[in-house]
Amino acid sequence: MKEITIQQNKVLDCIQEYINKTGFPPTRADICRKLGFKSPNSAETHLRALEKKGYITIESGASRGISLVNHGNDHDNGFPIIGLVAAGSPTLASENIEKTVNCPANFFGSNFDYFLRVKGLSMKDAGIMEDDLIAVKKTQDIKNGDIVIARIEDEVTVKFFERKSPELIKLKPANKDFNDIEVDLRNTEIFIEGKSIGLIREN
Amino acid sequence: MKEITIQQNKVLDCIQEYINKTGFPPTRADICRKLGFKSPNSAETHLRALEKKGYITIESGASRGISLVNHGNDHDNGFPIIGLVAAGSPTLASENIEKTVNCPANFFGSNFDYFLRVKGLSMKDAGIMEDDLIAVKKTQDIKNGDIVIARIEDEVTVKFFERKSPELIKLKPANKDFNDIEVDLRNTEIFIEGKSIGLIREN
DNA sequence: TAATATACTGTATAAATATTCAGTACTATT
DNA sequence: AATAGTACTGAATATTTATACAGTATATTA
Repeated sequence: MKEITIQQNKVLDCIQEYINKTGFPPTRADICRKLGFKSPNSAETHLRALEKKGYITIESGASRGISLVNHGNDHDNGFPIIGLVAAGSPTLASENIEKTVNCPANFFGSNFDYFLRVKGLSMKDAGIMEDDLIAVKKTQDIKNGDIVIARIEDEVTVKFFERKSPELIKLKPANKDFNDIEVDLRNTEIFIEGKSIGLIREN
Repeated sequence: MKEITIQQNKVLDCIQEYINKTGFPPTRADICRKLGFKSPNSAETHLRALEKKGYITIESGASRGISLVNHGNDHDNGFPIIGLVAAGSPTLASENIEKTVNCPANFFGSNFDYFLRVKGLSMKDAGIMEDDLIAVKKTQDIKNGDIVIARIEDEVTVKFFERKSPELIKLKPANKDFNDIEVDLRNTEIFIEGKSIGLIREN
């Protein structure tokens, strides 16, 4: 994330405060009033700087068209949502964080670490649909039948887990249009990111 | 709380949706565009009605000066979970409340009223499984294709909604093992409790 | 029967607002 | 020495926006 100056930070705080108090963003003039500027252009230039650095977005032409960009901040403020992409690993790097969800840590009975946005329908018969959010608990404590988030050579998938033998793992989809994945640990690397302990769907 | 008309409710939802999407409230013209009104005064009068009834506040003179009034939710202790039983209505009577879930009121983008514990698999192809929790918004503003919670003669079900004609409503399951339910309003009573706007699953 | 609330269209306009242009001044980087 | 970013004032302007006014129509209430 790009550096922000003291003045720019004051403007950012001012916007946040204004929204908290009124329910809608300030105008340039409002910011001037709050921070003591005498020209609306003072606010304008700071806003443009904040936009360029990715802290806000400004809708052109619209009055009060400022909106704060959600930077996946703290764990206290909510849990990060991570997009499930075909290639690449789901990490907690801020680039991959869509936004955050505010909910209690023990929302699903057991603690969890992040949400994963599901792509594809390979688990549809288990009631996991496209764009659902899976609550993922980072753990290696997996039992047969658990729904796991597995990474096989940079490919991340959500599947049922089944250990066939010490060297053989089977990942089973819940959709007859998809095939089982058999992983022989002697010639293929697999990493279990964790398991699903819950699900959220936003209609 | 004062009664609200269907149209006024649409305007309220429209505002909520707009704020969720953009981060700032809509103008009169924005509301007209979303709801198909041709005069800004249509939006204006609805806004004034909503203000009078205490659902929003309007800052005079300010553009986009609409803010949603925090509807003194008694949901401070969380949202109730109501069991979906074959016979009997899902009411907010405390006898029927399993427990409560703590989560933000706008967790699913739009406000909702309670959770419903699903029984049966009649909506399994829509990703709704047994024991899932459906977030229910009490509303009569139903569109074809919405997932509704309907009560037909003391029987409560969750189904897709489809209006075939002014007198004929079809409730469609998402499971080929179940049959469509056709309701002729001339000889059968039906009450729409509300619609599903989200889902939670605890594994 | 009159009054009131709802639910709109259509037009007009004053006020609110974003946004550009022209300056001044300081600082850090190339 | 030149360029770019920061941090402002001050003024001008085109556009956005709220809001009032004039209608039409229906339903509900007193």
